[in-house]
Amino acid sequence: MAWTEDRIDQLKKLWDNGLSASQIAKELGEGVTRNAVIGKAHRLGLKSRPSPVKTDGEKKKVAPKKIAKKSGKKFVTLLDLTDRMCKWPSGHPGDADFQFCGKASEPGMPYCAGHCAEAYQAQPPRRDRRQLQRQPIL
DNA sequence: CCCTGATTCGC
DNA sequence: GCGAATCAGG
Repeated sequence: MAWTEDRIDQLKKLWDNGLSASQIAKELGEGVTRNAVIGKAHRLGLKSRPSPVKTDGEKKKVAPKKIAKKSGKKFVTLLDLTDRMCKWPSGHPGDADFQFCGKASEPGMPYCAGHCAEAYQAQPPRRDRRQLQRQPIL
Protein backbone atom coordinates (compact mmCIF):
# COMPACT_ATOMS: atom_id res chain seq x y z
CA MET A 1 0.00 0.00 0.00
CA ALA A 2 1.40 3.31 -0.98
CA TRP A 3 1.44 6.25 1.29
CA THR A 4 -1.02 8.59 -0.27
CA GLU A 5 -1.35 12.15 0.86
CA ASP A 6 -4.54 11.11 2.49
CA ARG A 7 -2.95 8.39 4.52
CA ILE A 8 0.04 10.46 5.43
CA ASP A 9 -2.28 13.13 6.63
CA GLN A 10 -4.18 10.66 8.70
CA LEU A 11 -0.96 9.29 10.05
CA LYS A 12 0.23 12.70 11.09
CA LYS A 13 -3.06 13.50 12.66
CA LEU A 14 -3.34 10.30 14.62
CA TRP A 15 0.29 10.37 15.60
CA ASP A 16 -0.05 13.91 16.75
CA ASN A 17 -3.14 12.91 18.61
CA GLY A 18 -1.04 10.65 20.71
CA LEU A 19 -2.22 7.35 19.35
CA SER A 20 0.28 4.56 19.48
CA ALA A 21 1.80 3.29 16.28
CA SER A 22 -0.10 0.04 16.51
CA GLN A 23 -3.34 1.88 17.02
CA ILE A 24 -2.67 4.06 14.04
CA ALA A 25 -1.85 0.97 12.06
CA LYS A 26 -5.19 -0.52 12.91
CA GLU A 27 -6.90 2.72 12.15
CA LEU A 28 -5.37 2.84 8.72
CA GLY A 29 -6.21 -0.78 8.26
CA GLU A 30 -5.27 -2.31 4.95
CA GLY A 31 -2.45 -4.43 6.21
CA VAL A 32 -0.55 -1.52 7.61
CA THR A 33 1.63 -2.66 10.43
CA ARG A 34 2.88 -0.63 13.31
CA ASN A 35 6.33 -0.94 11.83
CA ALA A 36 5.15 0.68 8.68
CA VAL A 37 3.60 3.46 10.68
CA ILE A 38 6.66 4.00 12.79
CA GLY A 39 8.94 3.75 9.82
CA LYS A 40 6.95 6.28 7.89
CA ALA A 41 6.54 8.53 10.86
CA HIS A 42 10.22 8.45 11.49
CA ARG A 43 10.94 9.10 7.86
CA LEU A 44 8.56 11.98 7.81
CA GLY A 45 10.55 13.44 10.62
CA LEU A 46 7.66 13.31 13.03
CA LYS A 47 8.44 13.92 16.63
CA SER A 48 10.08 11.00 18.29
CA ARG A 49 8.50 9.64 21.34
CA PRO A 50 10.66 7.57 23.67
CA SER A 51 8.03 5.02 24.49
CA PRO A 52 5.27 6.83 26.30
CA VAL A 53 4.51 3.58 28.01
CA LYS A 54 6.96 3.96 30.79
CA THR A 55 5.14 4.05 34.04
CA ASP A 56 6.72 7.44 34.08
CA GLY A 57 7.91 8.31 37.48
CA GLU A 58 6.46 11.66 36.59
CA LYS A 59 3.05 12.40 37.86
CA LYS A 60 2.35 14.59 34.92
CA LYS A 61 -0.85 14.04 33.11
CA VAL A 62 -0.93 13.84 29.40
CA ALA A 63 -4.53 14.90 28.99
CA PRO A 64 -5.39 12.12 26.59
CA LYS A 65 -8.28 13.91 25.03
CA LYS A 66 -10.50 16.75 25.92
CA ILE A 67 -13.50 14.69 25.19
CA ALA A 68 -14.67 13.80 28.62
CA LYS A 69 -14.93 17.37 29.70
CA LYS A 70 -17.31 16.54 32.44
CA SER A 71 -16.56 14.29 35.34
CA GLY A 72 -12.98 14.35 36.42
CA LYS A 73 -12.88 10.70 35.53
CA LYS A 74 -10.86 10.42 32.39
CA PHE A 75 -13.27 8.29 30.47
CA VAL A 76 -13.47 8.17 26.72
CA THR A 77 -16.30 7.79 24.28
CA LEU A 78 -17.00 4.75 22.24
CA LEU A 79 -15.26 6.42 19.34
CA ASP A 80 -12.04 6.67 21.25
CA LEU A 81 -12.26 3.12 22.42
CA THR A 82 -9.99 0.72 20.64
CA ASP A 83 -9.27 -2.95 20.90
CA ARG A 84 -7.11 -3.10 23.92
CA MET A 85 -8.69 -0.33 25.89
CA CYS A 86 -10.61 -0.91 29.06
CA LYS A 87 -14.24 -1.32 28.15
CA TRP A 88 -15.54 -0.58 31.59
CA PRO A 89 -18.76 1.31 30.90
CA SER A 90 -20.04 4.43 32.51
CA GLY A 91 -23.56 5.72 32.11
CA HIS A 92 -26.38 4.24 30.13
CA PRO A 93 -25.85 3.02 26.60
CA GLY A 94 -27.24 5.56 24.21
CA ASP A 95 -26.85 8.44 26.58
CA ALA A 96 -24.47 11.21 25.71
CA ASP A 97 -22.50 10.51 28.83
CA PHE A 98 -22.10 6.87 28.06
CA GLN A 99 -18.39 6.37 28.04
CA PHE A 100 -15.73 3.84 28.75
CA CYS A 101 -12.73 3.75 31.01
CA GLY A 102 -10.43 3.66 28.00
CA LYS A 103 -7.25 2.94 29.88
CA ALA A 104 -4.99 0.29 28.45
CA SER A 105 -6.61 -3.03 29.19
CA GLU A 106 -4.66 -5.93 30.54
CA PRO A 107 -3.57 -8.35 27.85
CA GLY A 108 -6.40 -10.64 27.06
CA MET A 109 -8.71 -8.75 29.34
CA PRO A 110 -11.51 -6.42 28.33
CA TYR A 111 -10.78 -4.16 31.25
CA CYS A 112 -7.82 -2.40 32.75
CA ALA A 113 -6.18 -3.87 35.79
CA GLY A 114 -8.24 -1.82 38.16
CA HIS A 115 -11.55 -2.67 36.59
CA CYS A 116 -10.60 -6.30 36.21
CA ALA A 117 -10.35 -6.32 39.96
CA GLU A 118 -13.86 -5.00 40.16
CA ALA A 119 -15.24 -7.23 37.49
CA TYR A 120 -13.72 -10.43 38.64
CA GLN A 121 -14.18 -10.20 42.35
CA ALA A 122 -14.30 -13.46 44.15
CA GLN A 123 -17.69 -14.69 45.21
CA PRO A 124 -18.67 -12.16 47.84
CA PRO A 125 -21.69 -13.42 49.75
CA ARG A 126 -21.14 -17.07 49.91
CA ARG A 127 -22.67 -17.09 53.32
CA ASP A 128 -26.37 -17.28 52.63
CA ARG A 129 -26.09 -19.62 49.77
CA ARG A 130 -25.86 -22.87 51.67
CA GLN A 131 -28.34 -25.54 50.85
CA LEU A 132 -29.51 -23.36 48.09
CA GLN A 133 -31.46 -26.26 46.79
CA ARG A 134 -28.99 -28.89 47.66
CA GLN A 135 -28.90 -30.22 44.19
CA PRO A 136 -28.20 -33.90 43.98
CA ILE A 137 -24.84 -33.80 42.32
CA LEU A 138 -25.64 -32.72 38.86
C1' DC B 1 3.46 -12.35 27.76
C1' DC B 2 1.72 -7.95 26.76
C1' DC B 3 3.12 -3.66 24.99
C1' DT B 4 5.96 0.79 23.35
C1' DG B 5 8.96 3.39 19.79
C1' DA B 6 13.81 3.16 17.31
C1' DT B 7 16.81 1.40 14.16
C1' DT B 8 18.59 -1.46 10.68
C1' DC B 9 18.85 -3.07 6.18
C1' DG B 10 17.37 -5.72 2.01
C1' DC B 11 14.25 -4.70 -1.27
C1' DG C 1 10.86 5.14 0.07
C1' DC C 2 9.15 1.10 2.21
C1' DG C 3 8.50 -1.99 6.13
C1' DA C 4 9.79 -6.72 8.38
C1' DA C 5 13.02 -7.90 11.45
C1' DT C 6 15.30 -6.62 15.06
C1' DC C 7 16.59 -3.93 18.98
C1' DA C 8 15.89 -1.62 23.45
C1' DG C 9 12.80 -0.72 27.02
C1' DG C 10 8.44 -0.98 30.45
